[in-house]
Amino acid sequence: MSDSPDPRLCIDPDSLGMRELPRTFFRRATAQIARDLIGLWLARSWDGRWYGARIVETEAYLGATDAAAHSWRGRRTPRVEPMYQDGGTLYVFFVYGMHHCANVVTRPAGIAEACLLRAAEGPEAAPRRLLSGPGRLCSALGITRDWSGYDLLSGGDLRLFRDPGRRRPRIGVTKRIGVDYAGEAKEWPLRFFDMDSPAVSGPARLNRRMTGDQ
DNA sequence: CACATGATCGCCT
DNA sequence: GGCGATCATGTGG
Repeated sequence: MSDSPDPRLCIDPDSLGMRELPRTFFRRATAQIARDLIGLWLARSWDGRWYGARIVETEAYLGATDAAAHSWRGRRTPRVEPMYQDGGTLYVFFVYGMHHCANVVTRPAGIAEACLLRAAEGPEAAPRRLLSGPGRLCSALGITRDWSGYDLLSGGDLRLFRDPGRRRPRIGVTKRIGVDYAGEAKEWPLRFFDMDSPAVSGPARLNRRMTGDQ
């Protein structure tokens, strides 16, 4: 299916354990999930090997009431359909004629909310900016629209799992990036990032405004 | 680092 | 027909 991942993202699945998360994790409040996704790993198997990255930046999109969401006012088209699936589904869309963006769908089936994966860190060998930004993240992992609607909890070739040995990250919170058209919703504090990660995207100015907690 | 611009096409009105 | 949940590149401070 689709594109090949960057070889520098090759990982040893045994050292990470790849402990899967329960379905209930993905049916909770979307903003909480966006926060909790920081520090998790997204991994893909391709040609007999595993490739993965640690998520360091996300955004929550709150569905029908959120002018920045594709499902705003209940819009339901073939493209957006995966957002209406059960939590744990992947939603991928194509923007600006050249980039893909990957989202983890949240809440039970029928409620179209999701978390955009904005940035991740690769293993040591990977350059800092390789996965820094939603388009780059998809490009580096080889994620395209072919994956939209995929169940991340199916034990298949694309998975989300916990990092066994690492302490809880310090989380920064800001408004979302690139949604200036969304009226009041553009100011909502729904972007979450690892304050100690060098791979976070966006203007440094925004990231320095420490709204972090926990 | 900040800001501006062009590339490029699927999706919805 | 118009516009993006973006990025690379170029300019200037």
